[in-house]
Amino acid sequence: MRRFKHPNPVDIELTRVLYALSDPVRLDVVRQLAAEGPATCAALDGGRPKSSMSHHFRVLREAGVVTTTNEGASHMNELRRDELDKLFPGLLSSVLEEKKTR
Amino acid sequence: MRRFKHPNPVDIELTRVLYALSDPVRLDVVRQLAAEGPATCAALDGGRPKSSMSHHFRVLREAGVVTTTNEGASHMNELRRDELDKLFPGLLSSVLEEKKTR
DNA sequence: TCGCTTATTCGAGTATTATCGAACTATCGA
DNA sequence: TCGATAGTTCGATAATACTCGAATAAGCGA
Repeated sequence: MRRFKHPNPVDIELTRVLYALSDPVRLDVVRQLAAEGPATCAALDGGRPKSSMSHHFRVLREAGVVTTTNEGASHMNELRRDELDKLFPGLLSSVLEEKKTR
Repeated sequence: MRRFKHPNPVDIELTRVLYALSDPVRLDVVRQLAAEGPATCAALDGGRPKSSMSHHFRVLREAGVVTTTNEGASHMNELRRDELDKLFPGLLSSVLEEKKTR
């Protein structure tokens, strides 16, 4: 049983969260998690190599954006929405609600 | 008279804005601009070398976060608040209003 | 226990970034 | 026109990140 390091809410830094969200691949992942709820890594890879995705999940995890838990052989990823909303009100929703019509 | 490249609103990308804001130095600059209005580079350098600050202003400029205009020998920097608020409602305010009490 | 599936870790290659001194450009005032 | 001042650009260095294949680990079912 693997254990992952997740920062406590007090230790979540805004700049780190912003950095984690500043990558298109990761932003996509976050949006999918927000829209469709928790998901495995495989469900979110968009055809990219597992090792690349694993890297991105780690960045998201260590920034405090998602939590990863074991679900058998799979790992479930979940957006830390409530905690982030409490720490940085409005941030997530503004990032998620970007208009597609540009 | 120097001219700077500033992206048009349509060309401002969220990931790029998030990246620009993900650096502590730049986030500081943005907060000061938000709190105290337009300012010169020198007024915002916090003792750091000019060349370093110039780099950060360029990142902010090219991401579409600030505009730089000539004011004699000085350059005035201004937060593109209205445009950013229109493009990404709530983003700036959530980033600026971080609680200091952690 | 063997094999299949899922995902992480490792290592290498490439690229991007931050930082800072030094040189350069532009503006203003005397 | 000669400084003095304000920033930018250049060049070098060091650090960090992204990408991906290969190896590794962990869980599940037969």
